[in-house]
Amino acid sequence: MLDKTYRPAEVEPKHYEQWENSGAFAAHTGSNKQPYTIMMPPPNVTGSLHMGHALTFTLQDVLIRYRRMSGHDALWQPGTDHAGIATQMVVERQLEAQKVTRHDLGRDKFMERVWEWKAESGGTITRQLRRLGASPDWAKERFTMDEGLSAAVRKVFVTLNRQGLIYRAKRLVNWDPKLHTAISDLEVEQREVKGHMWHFKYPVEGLENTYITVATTRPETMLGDSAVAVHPEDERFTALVGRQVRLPICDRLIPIVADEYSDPTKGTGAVKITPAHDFNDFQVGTRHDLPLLNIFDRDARTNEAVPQDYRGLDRYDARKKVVAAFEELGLLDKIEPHTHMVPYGDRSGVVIEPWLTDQWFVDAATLAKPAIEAVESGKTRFVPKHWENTYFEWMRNIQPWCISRQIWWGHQVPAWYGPDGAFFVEETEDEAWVAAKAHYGKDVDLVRDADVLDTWFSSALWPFSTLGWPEQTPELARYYPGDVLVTGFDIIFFWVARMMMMGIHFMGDVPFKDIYIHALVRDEKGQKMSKSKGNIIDPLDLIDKYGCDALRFTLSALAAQGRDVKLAEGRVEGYRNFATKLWNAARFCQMNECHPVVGFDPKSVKETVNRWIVAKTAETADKVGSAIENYRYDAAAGGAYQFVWGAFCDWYLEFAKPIFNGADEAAKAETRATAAWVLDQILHILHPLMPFITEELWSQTATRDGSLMLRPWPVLTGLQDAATEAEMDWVVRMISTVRAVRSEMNVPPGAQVDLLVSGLATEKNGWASTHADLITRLARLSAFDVKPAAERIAQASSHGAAQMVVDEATLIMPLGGVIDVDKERARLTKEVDRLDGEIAKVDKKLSNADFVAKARPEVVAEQHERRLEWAAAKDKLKEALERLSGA
RNA sequence: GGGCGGUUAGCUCAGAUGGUAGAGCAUCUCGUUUACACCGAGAAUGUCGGCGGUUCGAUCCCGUCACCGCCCA
Repeated sequence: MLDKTYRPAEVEPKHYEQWENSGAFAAHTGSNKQPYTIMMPPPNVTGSLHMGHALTFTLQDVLIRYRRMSGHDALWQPGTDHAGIATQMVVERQLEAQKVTRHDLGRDKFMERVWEWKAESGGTITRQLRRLGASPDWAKERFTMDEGLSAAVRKVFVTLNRQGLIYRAKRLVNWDPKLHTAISDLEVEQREVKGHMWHFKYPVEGLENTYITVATTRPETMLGDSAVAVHPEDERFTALVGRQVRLPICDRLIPIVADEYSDPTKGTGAVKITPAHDFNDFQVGTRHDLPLLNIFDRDARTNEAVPQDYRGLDRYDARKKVVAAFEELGLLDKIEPHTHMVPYGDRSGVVIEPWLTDQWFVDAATLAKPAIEAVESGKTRFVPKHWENTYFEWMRNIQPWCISRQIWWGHQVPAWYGPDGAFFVEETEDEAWVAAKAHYGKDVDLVRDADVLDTWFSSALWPFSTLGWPEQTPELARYYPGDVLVTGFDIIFFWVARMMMMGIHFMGDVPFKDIYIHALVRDEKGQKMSKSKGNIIDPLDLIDKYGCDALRFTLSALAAQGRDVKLAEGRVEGYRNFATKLWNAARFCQMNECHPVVGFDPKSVKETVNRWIVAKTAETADKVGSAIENYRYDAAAGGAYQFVWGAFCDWYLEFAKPIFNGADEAAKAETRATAAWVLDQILHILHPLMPFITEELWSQTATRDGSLMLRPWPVLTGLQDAATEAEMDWVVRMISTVRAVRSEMNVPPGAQVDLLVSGLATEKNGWASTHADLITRLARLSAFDVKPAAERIAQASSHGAAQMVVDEATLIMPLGGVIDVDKERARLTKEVDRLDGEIAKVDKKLSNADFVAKARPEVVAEQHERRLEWAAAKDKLKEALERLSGA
């Protein structure tokens, strides 16, 4: 016998271990089933499970479990990402506590420390994924710094370099002065900051008392100015173009140039140009062949390129000093408050400095072209579709991708430098030696490039590197391209776009057919969860409290397309209740000896209630399956919930009770078998959403041959039955109507009353006799008389009765002295009024000639039909009122 | 400034080639009839953001405005 409540904590680890140890998660390369592949977005190896992970991995697991059940060889490829900067920062922070820097340790020792740390806490997130019930093929787990994946990185780097798509260049990059590394555009966060606009007067050389005023938000960069630009058509400055200004403090002469970059409507119309410290100015500098004057070191402190007094200053100290000097020189025109966007490093949180350095770049524009076409042509499809706009927008304006990072944890750039700076890009040092020898004609000392690659460079290869590429493995042939990538919108640029580019370039095909983009999980007020707000909900806490299945079901039910997931704990509690409800339904079945019958054929059942639930089951299996296939998780969860609670528990099991208590042994046996069968189907249908409780019930309700997770998804065709549906709908309508009136007329729940049915259509007499027991019990009747004598009706009415209308029939419930006749009259009158309102609405439509002429005929017919029904019901209610007046 | 999404019951959300607006939670009333009080029965609740337009008919389509959220400048 099942316990009274389901206890997830005792059940979950048991089944997970059993699944994992039995190899149930494994894909089978030799299988003749159709493959279905999901590449798991690798979480940071440093990370721990948060609600975003819980959502994305639940959705993926629902898909993979469903596909596994519906006959696919399902591969969910797991793994983790080395997360270069983030991980390095964690370890450096640990070192800091010991007052050691990575430079004290040296590169090799430091790397050892990171690997140690990875070994010790790198498994956290994968352990937590198990608690979520995730079922990836753990045996295939990969790490972006595995030997194999590293080989893929080297191969890609070398290949793209030979193809001219990776190159080394001295460019302005986003320099993080705290982490001492370049970062990509995407790792820069633009924040709105309240700052100032300083207006500086630059004296024009050769003209007494003539100044040109420039406005800037960064006064300190004037130390690196190479020019002043004005708009070519700005007449205020036409006379000055071609002259020079004498840069204050520095005492250098710089030209006044005409360039359209200068916006005459902004500031003073003249803008200072610092090509080495601003991306726009760099462009201007290139156009006018201006010198690049780098004034900062790697800490963003002023270097030896600035006047003696200004050297070695932090950029903000330099700013103060420059402003003070201008003021003293009388060249400070004014200072205005000014709100503008300032770039911050997303990891370090410090202001990013555009800085001129040698870096490696990917020619992203070239790689983006086919990746754009793949989405345009529908080879890869975004779900929901509108996300393709975001993708297109970014891909069509893509900039060269700076891939080198001045850190140690990551894939070291496979480039070696000779003594004269010539470099050799090769997959191995040996090959570099060979190349160098060919170049120099002799052996020379080579030094490997110290930089490592952006983490996203290796994750861009994930869809094929994890399958063994560059080796041509059977896995690669079988599981590439993947079927769907499931991820959040925040990662479209970082990862999705880059996988598309690399996948197409190296595999000749897109990495996945669908890209399902889900929303962010927010708190119940719709706010982003963050540590600082203190509104973080830990998924593991919810699992502890309500069970994993409740959390998974909640996340699925809330994952409506195009909506953020606003998570309130009450929802989880509600779905925990749903799990308990299912548990108790199974318990009821068990108590009533509903055991699965071998060879049970749902098509063969005779009892109407059984035919009905069988049809509903088939409908639900179909609905839930196609909802999952269409990424409609909310519809899948909702459909299952409604069926299990609203149909199976609320009605079917109640219908079964009179049969179990009755004398018809054949009906009893059939109903037991049917109930057991339906419960089994429910377990299948719910399994992708609630793997643990379903597996537990599967194992406890019968002796089973293998686990539920490997069972086939129910394909139930030919079970639909409209006649049965109509019949049971009528039964439900009868019972609900009586219950409602009982409640409204305050008939005590314990009181059993008679029910006289007048005017029942003859074809429903059969229904009435079939379901008499059932209606009697569920409506709590003492008698259910469908052919009452006229005198009986008259007598009942005159002594006081509640009356109601179901379809063509009038239901009379004699209540004798119990009834408040005025109240009943008021109730009936209100009903009549309501029907009058409905009839009036229909009449208005039908009397509109345009409606009758232009609306579709079936719509018009429907209105006529509706009117007839309402009018008939109204007539019956009026008769009831008259009978009541006789009382 | 450009783009995307949202605005439906107190809350969280569904919804239909345009044709009687739904669910869960919360609320209220009643209830221990041998699965379940993490339960059962019943009830109440909406100018479907505003304004225009198209249409016989708009919550749904179009335009516009407002507000909220996000992305990009």
